[in-house]
Amino acid sequence: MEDRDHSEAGPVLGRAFFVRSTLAVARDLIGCRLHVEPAGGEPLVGRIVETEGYLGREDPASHAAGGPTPRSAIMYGEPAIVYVYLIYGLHHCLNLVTGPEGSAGAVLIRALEPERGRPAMVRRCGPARRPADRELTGGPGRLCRACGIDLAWNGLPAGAVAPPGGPGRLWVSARRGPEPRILAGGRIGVRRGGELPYRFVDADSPCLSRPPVPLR
DNA sequence: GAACCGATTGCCT
DNA sequence: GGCAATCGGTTCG
Repeated sequence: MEDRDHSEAGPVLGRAFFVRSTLAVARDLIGCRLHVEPAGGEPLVGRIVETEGYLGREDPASHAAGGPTPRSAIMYGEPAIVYVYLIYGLHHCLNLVTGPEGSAGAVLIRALEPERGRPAMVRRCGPARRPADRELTGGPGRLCRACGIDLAWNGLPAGAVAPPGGPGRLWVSARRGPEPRILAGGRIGVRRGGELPYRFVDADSPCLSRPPVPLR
C-alpha cells in the first residue's frame, strides 16, 4: 500500500520504549508523534523531527552531570517522566526521562512539524501574522511556547491521565508512515560535549531548528 | 544570601 | 555576525 492513511495515531509509547538506552530512544523518537492536551485547550499533535540525547552523570552537557541536585533529581527517577526546565529565564525545554531508574538519561525534544491544532499554536505564538512551521515549533523553546508547556508540566508521567488541577496531559505515539531519513550530529548550544553525535534529525524536515551539524 | 550561569530566541547592525 | 532579555538553579562565601 503506497498511500496509506497516516493520520490515525500509532500505539502510545510507554515505559518499555523509554527504559531503553537514551541514544536509542532519541533516535527512535524521530518520526513519532507528540500529543499535547493542555487543560481546557484543544489537542495538539506534532511530528517529532529533532531530538538530543543527554546521558547521565558522565555526560558533561547534562543537568545530571556530577550527581543529583534538586532540579536534576527527576532525571534520576523513572523513565517516561516529563522533565521541563526554564532556560535563560525565558524559554522552556521539554525532555523525557530515559533509561532505567538511576541512569539519569533524558531526551530533549527540539523540533516538531505541526499536524493538528496549528491555529492554537499560532495563537500562543503572539502577534506574528503568518508564521512558518519552523518559527512555530522549530526549536525547543518555540515548541514549548506553541504547545503551552511550562514548569507546571515537570514531573508528569507521559501517557498518564491528566491529574485534576494539573496542566493537562501529554504522550507520544509510535511512528507511522514512511521511514524518515535520520542523521546524527553534534548537539546545539552545549559548552562541553558538543562534539558528541547525540543529536538526531529527520534530514528532510523543513522544521529543524538548525541544519545537521556534521562531526569532523 | 549574593553572584554567576545557561540544552534559546529575536532583534539589532 | 553580535547581543540583550530574564530568572530558577547552583555554587560560593
